Amino acid sequence: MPWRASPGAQPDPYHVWLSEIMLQQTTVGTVIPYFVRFIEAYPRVTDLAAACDSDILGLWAGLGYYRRARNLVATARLIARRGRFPQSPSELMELPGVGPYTAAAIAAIAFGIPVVPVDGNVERVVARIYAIETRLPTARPAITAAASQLGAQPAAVRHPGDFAQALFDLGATVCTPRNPSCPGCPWNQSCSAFALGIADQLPKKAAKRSREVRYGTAYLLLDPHGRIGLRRRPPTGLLGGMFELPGSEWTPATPSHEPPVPADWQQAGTIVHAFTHFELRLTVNAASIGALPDHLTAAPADIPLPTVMKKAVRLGLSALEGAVN
DNA sequence: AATACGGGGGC
DNA sequence: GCCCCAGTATT
Repeated sequence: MPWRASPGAQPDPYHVWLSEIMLQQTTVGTVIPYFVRFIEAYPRVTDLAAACDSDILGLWAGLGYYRRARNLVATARLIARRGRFPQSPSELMELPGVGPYTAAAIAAIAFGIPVVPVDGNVERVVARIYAIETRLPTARPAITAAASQLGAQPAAVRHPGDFAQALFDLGATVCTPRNPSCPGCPWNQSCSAFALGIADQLPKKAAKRSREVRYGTAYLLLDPHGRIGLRRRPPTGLLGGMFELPGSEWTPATPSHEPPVPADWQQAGTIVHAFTHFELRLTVNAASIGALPDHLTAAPADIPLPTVMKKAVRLGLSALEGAVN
């Protein structure tokens, strides 16, 4: 992992912070290329602080949870002004986008402070070691207390960053959500859930509710230079601050709508995209036009976009190509 | 305590 | 198709 310090080397707090923000609810494999591109573009936190919001949003496009990118900019500028990173968990918690987990992770990994960051991996490992059968999220306080108890071992106190990352690695490779590799686990002799034969049933989670369906229509306008017409979403809320195709609201019932301009509109089809709390079925219409209207931003078709809009643009462009042939 | 907030990968 | 992920902020 490109953010992890070599054995014996001093961790870079900027790398640790950036990676931990990116890794919130996001898998290692997804994060790596984004992290590498960010460090290439902005080698130091002062470089990030000096960059413009739009460039940073563009580099973040596709990674999801876009509020993280806005908080990232604000924090980079704060750190650059102060000239140093906060180190204690309580100070770190004051940074936008840094909660209890990330504060503990940065404090332990970047600054060697003996705290245990409790993420999904650690939650699972600890729930199994102590056979905590209470359902989440009710079990969270008990799990946090048990994690701190583990972190109080002398070896963990001597190397808080290594201990935290070892817990992550154990959760990612051995103590997995399904089919955990208990026979080869270095902690199986200390694991109550293994002794009880219930490791794969823990932690218990609350039942999920079903995902609502919403419908919308989007319009792809293509000019003779191969540019498409986009607009900027509001800075907060879903896909906050990102570019999108113009179109209708997204609602549980098919919304009424008008094309942004009169044109020879063709139906390109419908894309389906799953968000966290609803599924979007977006019907895409496409048209070629001599000049894009002033109220839209003319952008190259490969401009960074959130994934749902990439899908829509691809479908719209393919319909226009098909019409030419 | 519940909900909003993306996207990708595993099975 | 469902579950999960190096969670946080808001209500």
